[in-house]
Amino acid sequence: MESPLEKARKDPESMKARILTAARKIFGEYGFHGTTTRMIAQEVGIDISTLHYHWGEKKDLYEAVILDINKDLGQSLIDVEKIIHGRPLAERLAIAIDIMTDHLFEHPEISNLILFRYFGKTRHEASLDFSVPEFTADIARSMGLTKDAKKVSPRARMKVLAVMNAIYNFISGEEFFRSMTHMDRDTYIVTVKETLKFILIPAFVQQ
Amino acid sequence: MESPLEKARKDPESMKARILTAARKIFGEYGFHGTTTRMIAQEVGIDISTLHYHWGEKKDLYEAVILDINKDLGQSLIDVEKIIHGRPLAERLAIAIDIMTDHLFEHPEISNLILFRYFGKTRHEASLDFSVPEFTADIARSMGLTKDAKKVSPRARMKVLAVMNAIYNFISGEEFFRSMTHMDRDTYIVTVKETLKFILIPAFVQQ
DNA sequence: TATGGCATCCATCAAATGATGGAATCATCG
DNA sequence: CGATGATTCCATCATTTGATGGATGCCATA
Repeated sequence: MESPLEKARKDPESMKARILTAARKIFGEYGFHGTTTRMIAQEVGIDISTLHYHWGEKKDLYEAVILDINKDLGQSLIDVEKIIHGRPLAERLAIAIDIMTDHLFEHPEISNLILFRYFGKTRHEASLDFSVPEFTADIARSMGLTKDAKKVSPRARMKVLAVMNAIYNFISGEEFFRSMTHMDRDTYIVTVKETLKFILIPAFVQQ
Repeated sequence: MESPLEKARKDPESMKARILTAARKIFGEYGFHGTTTRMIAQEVGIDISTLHYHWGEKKDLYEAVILDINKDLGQSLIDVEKIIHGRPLAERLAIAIDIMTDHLFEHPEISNLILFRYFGKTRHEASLDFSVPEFTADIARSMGLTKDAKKVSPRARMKVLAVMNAIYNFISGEEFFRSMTHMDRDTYIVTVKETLKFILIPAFVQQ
């Protein structure tokens, strides 16, 4: 029994998958209310009714997008964890920052949509919750911020959130921050990593 | 020659000022596209046409709001600078975090609108620019991140942005992060300050 | 009290937008 | 080929939303 989302991911050429990809992009740029179904349809090059045929209401498509990026994010975190496993903390942090930053710069919709969800209300009630709570717990464990693997303290969660947010911000704010600092894209990415390490590592490596 | 915005600020009971206040709140919660002029009018308890009578187009009102929160923010930074002037860096940072956090928790629209502006596109071109570049330069100077007061390096600007964003995020994400960590409001505010100091101070105080 | 200007509201419009019914097209398989 | 079902598009609808014209009310001043 596979979900429609899984089906769409299997064949990226399928119409359903193409719509989902376009929706990720447009919703990521303009947010829920700033996006019209026509914008998404145009991005794919199809009629609006085709879009509704595959995904139903706008809200349903949006929620599919949210599920999709959550899956993405969770997978990235698992990948990172595999790589940094066993190394000393400062090194783990530096590597994690490098990998996550690169990945998110390639998929800025992820950062954007997460931040939209954190900060902006939608006029309808936001139904399904993020998997963020689980993610933060996993990261807290990976960073050695918690003794009991079961219970992660609010304090530890907040630290993890600060780390993740710092990364998201520089990805999603690229346009704004780049024009403010007059950097080209490559320089910006390098400087983001540098700045993140400068800010984040000392806090956790202090003894 | 005073601007309409200044006039509105002088008499907070004036209809123009009341509309501006409501607009700050609603735009701050729902963003530009998520807000309807009717929502703002209802918040004030007036007819939409009265709103248009005073502020013109929705976009114009939105830009007045942006100008307004920028002025607010600039003033707060000046206030903070006065208080922390002359103290050692670690102390300056701690105090600045306390004051700015308190202020922004009282006016969450400020954080929200700044973040919206960073991360979300609007379907029309964003005309007037933030005063953020000047702010970051001032803060960089205040933090001793730059030798030449004239030229602030991109690197220094990025560090300042990281600091400001860390604060904004915890303000604007309150609802989400609180429900994730099961904290009441007061505990949350205390923990935010604690976390911010934990993350931010070591980076700048390391020798 | 009469007058003139400002402020507010009611009714309404036009465009944008989410959504759908039904015709046309395409693919699959007997 | 022909039939069946899935897919796509065109035309259109209903609602939402930004915006405005004009009538009404309010208030200061002569």
